[in-house]
Amino acid sequence: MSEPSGNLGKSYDPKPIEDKWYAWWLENRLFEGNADANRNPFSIVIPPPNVTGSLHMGHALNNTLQDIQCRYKRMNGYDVLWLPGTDHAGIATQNVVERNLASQGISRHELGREAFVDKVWEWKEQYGNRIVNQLKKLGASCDWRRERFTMDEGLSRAVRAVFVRLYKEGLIYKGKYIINWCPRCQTALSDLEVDHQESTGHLYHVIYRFSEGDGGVTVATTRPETILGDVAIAIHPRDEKNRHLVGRTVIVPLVGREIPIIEDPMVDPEFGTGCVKITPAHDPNDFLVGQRHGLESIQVIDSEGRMNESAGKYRGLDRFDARKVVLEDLVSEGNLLRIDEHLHAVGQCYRCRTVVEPYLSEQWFVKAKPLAEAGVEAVKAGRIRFVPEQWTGTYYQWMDEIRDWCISRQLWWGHRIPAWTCASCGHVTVSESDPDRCESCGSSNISQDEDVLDTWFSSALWPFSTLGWPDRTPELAHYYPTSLLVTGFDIIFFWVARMIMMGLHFMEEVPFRDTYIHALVRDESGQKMSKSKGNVIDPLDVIDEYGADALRLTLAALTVQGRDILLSTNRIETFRFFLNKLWNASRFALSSLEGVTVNREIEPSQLRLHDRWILARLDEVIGETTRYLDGYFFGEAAKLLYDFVWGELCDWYLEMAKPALKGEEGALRKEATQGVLCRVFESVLKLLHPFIPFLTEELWQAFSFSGKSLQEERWPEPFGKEKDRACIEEMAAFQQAVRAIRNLRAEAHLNPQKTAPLVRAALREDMEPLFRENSDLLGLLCRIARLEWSGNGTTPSGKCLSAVLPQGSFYLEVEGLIDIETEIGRLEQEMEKLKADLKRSKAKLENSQFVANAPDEVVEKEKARLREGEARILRVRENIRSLGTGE
RNA sequence: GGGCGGAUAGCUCAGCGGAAGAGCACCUGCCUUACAAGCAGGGGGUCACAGGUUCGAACCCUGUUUCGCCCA
Repeated sequence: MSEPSGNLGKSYDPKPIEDKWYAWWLENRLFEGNADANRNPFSIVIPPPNVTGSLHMGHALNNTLQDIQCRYKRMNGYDVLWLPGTDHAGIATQNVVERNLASQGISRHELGREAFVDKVWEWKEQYGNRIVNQLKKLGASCDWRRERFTMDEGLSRAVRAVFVRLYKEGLIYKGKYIINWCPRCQTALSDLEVDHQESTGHLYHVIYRFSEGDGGVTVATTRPETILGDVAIAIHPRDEKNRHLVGRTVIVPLVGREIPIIEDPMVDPEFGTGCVKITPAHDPNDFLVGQRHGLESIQVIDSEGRMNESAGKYRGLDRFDARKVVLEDLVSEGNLLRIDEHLHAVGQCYRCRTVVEPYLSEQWFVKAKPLAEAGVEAVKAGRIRFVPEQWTGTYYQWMDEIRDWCISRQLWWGHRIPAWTCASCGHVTVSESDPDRCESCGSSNISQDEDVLDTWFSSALWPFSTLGWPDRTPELAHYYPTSLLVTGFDIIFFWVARMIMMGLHFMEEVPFRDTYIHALVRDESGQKMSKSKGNVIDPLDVIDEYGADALRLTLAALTVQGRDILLSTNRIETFRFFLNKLWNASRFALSSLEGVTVNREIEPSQLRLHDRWILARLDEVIGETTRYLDGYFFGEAAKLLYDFVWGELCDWYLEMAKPALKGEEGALRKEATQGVLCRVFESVLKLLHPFIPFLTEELWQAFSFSGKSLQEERWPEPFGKEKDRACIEEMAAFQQAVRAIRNLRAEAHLNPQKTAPLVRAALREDMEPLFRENSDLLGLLCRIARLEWSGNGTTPSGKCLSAVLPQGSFYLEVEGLIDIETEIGRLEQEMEKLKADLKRSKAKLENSQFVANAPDEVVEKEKARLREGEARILRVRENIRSLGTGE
């Protein structure tokens, strides 16, 4: 035990605190997980931010919540590993470096693949640490020794191992299919990487004339430029009004090609005329129809979104320009019948917003269905739990309708696909190590696939690849499955579902137990934050201005399960003020402990009501905070602590403890109060530490509660042997009286500093001891010079303001004249309210159904309410009478 | 078209079967030696609407309106 040594400055300033303690924690290696087989593991893998990224509010929230759980678990004795790292973010990073080069007038193609990839690595070395340093600013307690990168050597090995095994199992295949293609990024995208934006377009009605006979069929399309690639017209098999058309042929406008009318169940007979043009090379549904009917695929748009040689005279035109020209030509041919406005969803590249082109090309796919089934099973069996639960449904829905995952990307930055095609025999060799000859014919004339893998492919392995897989490391054995995943709902499909599938397949065990899905951080009007809207609140600016603790506490306090967070600087200020309050309360406590040894031993006989009360409340708060954190109720935990510290500890306890701390109640009382103070602050700092680690560490050290870091201390446990309910109720009665008397003072326009000479109390008999014992504190808190006691039911003579409470009546003597009319008015108003309440209670109790059916304690409560009400009405009536008669 | 979530004080949200709560904003009075980044007091709500269940509904059920989001 040592003396409090801290000299705290006049007001809280986060700046000198935060960097200091973070460096000290690192120095003392407090964040390191040691794969200690003797301790229970608690592990989290960080959702790896893009290596190009900069910390935004989403990251700040995500990592604050993870840090709270990690620090909480460390204090509960777990061997905690929070494993950090970054993601190579294929398209994003390649785009960034390409833009960089472009500003120097260089294109990546001029540079060549190898040199370009070198450039990206250079860029990563130079700037890739930015977000990591920003996480440190936030206070993230990651084990930085173990930081990983999705492209580092070990993870690349894992990627290859997974690819090869899935290929050998037939779960990875290559084929020519329609995929989503970004003409700007020049790569395939998975279905998830396409954003569908509703927009008003046009529906063009075009007539395709019969090759024999008069007339034709009318077809509605949103993409007339694809007419050039049409190979059939389709109707629904049960579409009676169009059935007669089947078997006839029509001529494709502008092209002159003769195509058949076929039937296929894909067609919606209710849409347009019920006749649909089929362009297998440029529409995913049409592609399937084409396959079913053995139709040719005529590609008319190239990889850059321009019309190709099969488009005849339109060749070379951009797809949108081609649309205009095609329409003009349709008009001049007389084949464009009508144009309707049409609301439809247009797919855009999630990276660059370019309209995605359904594009027929050879790509690699993961057969998702078998993997997804196991993933659904694991959640159904409760081996993985989503918090809040509602996300389970979202997960199932997607998994149930999962489609094969296109994993090849036509990029240079990423894991190159480990497949080599033989120029001699065409065999594809898929191998973990680079082969030098074809495994089928032995030819050395083999070349590696040009494509790289979707970044999410490597992210899907993150929970085990980062722990050393495919090697069997102690870390993998100890920390897998990880305990908790914290992430946003926007990547449930991209990442969470895929990690589950891969984890189950390769580790034969779920990758994590609990999945906490947090909200989106929006601006104060509920808008998504975006640079273009200019409504972004930069967490780094916030940290600079208010400190990381204020940011963390704000985000945690606003986190309520299942609801988005609306953030504003105003909100952050609220919590910043709280930190200042805590700072000052600690400063006061420290000044009251000066020169004393920190002593947690408390002599029970020396405790007064408020001491017992604050200890009892603390016990409850410890229990509740623990339950909240165990259930991931971050906001509830933060708000509880906020209210306890400010509303109970500061507003009541510290005020009531002042006389004792000044020595006015004698040496023993002073010592006991100091003991209570120590105990309360010690626990409060511990409880708050996961939320505001910097400030609590600073205060912990100032109190000299121990020589260690607060992070190494044990989480508090309730120390009361049994709950002291009685003192909590007594305190409530006392507080109610204090508030009522203060209210009378305000009513009388008494200056708050001015001491009122006299309050008379006429109390219910059982309440007298409580108020007599604490009359000094009643006087202190209400600023009254003298208290006089009279029997219950007596009304003092003379003009005074009265407060009638269940525990008795209080009369404030007011110097000079009071406004009798106003006071009578106030009392009459109160009387009305009391009467109305009484009526309601009476009605309830007269209802035999209520008395028969309601639980006993509810009925008892109602009876007590009735009794109290009646007594209070009598008192108020008496008070009105005495004012009126001037007795 | 399918699914999920929300509608409670001026604003942001707790509460989810026993008489409506917080923070911010607002009004009044105070520089009270921990804190004016503060203290004390106050006003303000047919808990979206309509039915139902119940002795009792903001809370449970059904429907309606409305605002978000996801999937197709």
